[in-house]
Amino acid sequence: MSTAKNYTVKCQDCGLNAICLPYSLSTEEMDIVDESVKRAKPLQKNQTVYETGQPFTSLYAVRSGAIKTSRIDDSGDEQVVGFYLPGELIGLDAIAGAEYKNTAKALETSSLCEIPYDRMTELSKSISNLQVHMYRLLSKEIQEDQELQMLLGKKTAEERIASFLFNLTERYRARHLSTTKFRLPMARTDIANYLGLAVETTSRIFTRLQQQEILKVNGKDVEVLDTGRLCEMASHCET
Amino acid sequence: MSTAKNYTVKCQDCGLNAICLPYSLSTEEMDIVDESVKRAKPLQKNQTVYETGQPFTSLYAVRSGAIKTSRIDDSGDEQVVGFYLPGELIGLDAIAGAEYKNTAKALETSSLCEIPYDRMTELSKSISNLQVHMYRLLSKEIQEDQELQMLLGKKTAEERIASFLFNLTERYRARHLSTTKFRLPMARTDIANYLGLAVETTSRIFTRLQQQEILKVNGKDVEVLDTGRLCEMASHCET
DNA sequence: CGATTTGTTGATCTTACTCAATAATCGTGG
DNA sequence: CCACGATTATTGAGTAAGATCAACAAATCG
Repeated sequence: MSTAKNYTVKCQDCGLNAICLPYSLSTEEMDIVDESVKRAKPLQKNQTVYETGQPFTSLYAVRSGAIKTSRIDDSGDEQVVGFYLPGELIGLDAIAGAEYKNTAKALETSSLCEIPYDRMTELSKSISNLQVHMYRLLSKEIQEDQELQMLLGKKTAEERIASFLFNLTERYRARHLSTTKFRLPMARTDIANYLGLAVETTSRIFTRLQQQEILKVNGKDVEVLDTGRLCEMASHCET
Repeated sequence: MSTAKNYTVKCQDCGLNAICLPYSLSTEEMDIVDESVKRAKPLQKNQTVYETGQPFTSLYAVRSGAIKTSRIDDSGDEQVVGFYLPGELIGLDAIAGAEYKNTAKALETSSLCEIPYDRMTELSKSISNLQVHMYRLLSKEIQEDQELQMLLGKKTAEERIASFLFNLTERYRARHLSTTKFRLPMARTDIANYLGLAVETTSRIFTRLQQQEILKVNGKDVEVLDTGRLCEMASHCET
């Protein structure tokens, strides 16, 4: 009713997994959460959402575009720790401390919902579903990190790329987007970095997958020709 | 006052980081939590706390001993995802689903506090500090997983072992235990698996670190002779 | 105390990295 | 819109780090 409402963003817009995971919140509860979600802020490619060392204030739900999070270690090189698509929440790793540990950067023009953390904890005191929901989101992030640990610890370069692509198709599926034709929002360098590979290796494997007629690659445009074999190659189909 | 009290375990016993992280809970609040924590259950070496696929019911705080958590993938091989010492909480990754995704196994005779998850969420509705505390614990786990991602993605075998050992010394320090002389609770196989290395490589690096007079190794007994160089070798001193 | 698992060491092989050169794409300004 | 330089991607050749295979030693356990 207040004009404030005009400046808030419907939680539903944030997509599937972020604030409004199915089952967790009622419509009324969602409305209350919505009121606390700040207006989406549009970001240009390469702009940062937050940077390592900045004081932690908010979580962010990706509404459109794509975000990468990465750490810079003492020796100065980057480790990409995650890619986030619409409906996913970033900043969860910062809750434990007073500062963001990662840097979050837009891979393309993106818009986000800002969720002030103190408001979020305040709300979750009264909306117990929100609390349970937050636990789930945090836990899910842990699960996904452990999947990645498995990938980095055990899998070959080929399996890593296959897993990565297969995981993407699954996430696109959840968003009712094409699982066979899509555009990678990130550079080869980022993919390589994320998967613990050299760029050259990543590139070679893309061409190999193309020769095997599993993929059709044209720069960042990818077409999956044989999802079955891609999944096999990833060596385990879940995720 | 009730005899039930006799069967509960003082939360404080669970150590530093688990349920009673400093700052978070008042003494009275801790007492309430204590009442919900089930009697510690002692486990022999190789006994499991929970296994992949079992219905998720409880979190567990390690009181004594050491626990390893691991995943088995489709191809049947294991990936160790974590080692847990007294004061640390396991099962956080299972919250998002109905089943435990990992298997948790005792590396030596260990005792645990069982914390029923439904009781925990119940309590955290009334004790808002507990809620905030849980968010922190979950977030911390994410942070640690990301550290490991960095290690697996970028570091050499030597750096991995050094990081692993240095991280252990820090955890022992937090427990007011010796940071220079300790016994590794886990087998070489587990270390190798956790760090994404072959056992042979792990073994070779232990002997190399010994030749460089950074360590003194005798089976599972380790003495750190030069913490400075170990830390340098780990390439970044935090964690 | 022997049997079985766990750890160490050596020799060889393989995967993926590094270095280098070329090609394609992107972004910017004329 | 095209031309320019600057990133970003691909491909090839040589190398190195760590895996694998194999044999042996040490610790653990019944």
